[in-house]
Amino acid sequence: MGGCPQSNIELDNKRQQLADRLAAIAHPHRLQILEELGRADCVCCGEVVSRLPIAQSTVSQHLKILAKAGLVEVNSAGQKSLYRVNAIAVRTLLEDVSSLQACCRAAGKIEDLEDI
Amino acid sequence: MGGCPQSNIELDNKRQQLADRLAAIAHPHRLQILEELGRADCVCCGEVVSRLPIAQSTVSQHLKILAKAGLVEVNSAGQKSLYRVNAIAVRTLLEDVSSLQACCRAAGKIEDLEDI
DNA sequence: GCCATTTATCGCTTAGCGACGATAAATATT
DNA sequence: AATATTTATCGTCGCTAAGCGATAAATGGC
Repeated sequence: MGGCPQSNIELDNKRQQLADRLAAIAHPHRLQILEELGRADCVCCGEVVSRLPIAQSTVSQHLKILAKAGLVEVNSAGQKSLYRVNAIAVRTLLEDVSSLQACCRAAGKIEDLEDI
Repeated sequence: MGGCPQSNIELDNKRQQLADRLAAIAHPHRLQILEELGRADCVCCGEVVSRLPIAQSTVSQHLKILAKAGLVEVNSAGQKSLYRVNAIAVRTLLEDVSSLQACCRAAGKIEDLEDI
């Protein structure tokens, strides 16, 4: 899956998408939020707020950013909003990042690292 | 290596560092630059400029950002500066990202993805 | 219906990114 | 020595991110 030959526009779009998802996790507080979400199954906004040193509005925005990137899913349950990690999206992101150096080149450099 | 128990400050620092490295690659042009560098062994700045649709000064800044993050190494050779991917740093980054959901929780969720 | 709780949104300020052109700095070339 | 080439840096502009407090919106409980 995910063969190499694509048009330049498609490649640009893929890079843009990947960059967007990377930007979503390129923030210490959002990384911490992902950790907190990963620790439990479902976490509501307030619980995250109680564990981070930032305001509730800020946490809500971070959660929105993560959700927009697809890395987190929301389910409203009564007053609360329950957030959970989208493990598939996270895995896909990891695969896309790791294929950065795998696609379109002889992947010899990486194997050389085994003996370090 | 890389055991879990750490102080909060250390964890904050680790998250900040990871966020910095992620921010370095969270840009479509920098992703493309990494691809171009990965395609060859050593690439000079001008070669990158000829392959990207942005100005030379901008490329130079992007390369500087990647170098500052440690993902790229520089060697000045005459007038030129030769850039190459730091494969070790890239691999470390991948490991750090993937340990996001592995550390400090029962890693059951991910394995469940096998059958999708 | 009224109040409390929880979350999302709005308005604002501050800081930093991304892009460019112009120019400095370093090295080749003739 | 003078010129060309290559890269790095500077200054500037526009824009978006990140944070906050205040407030709206939605739901639960009394």
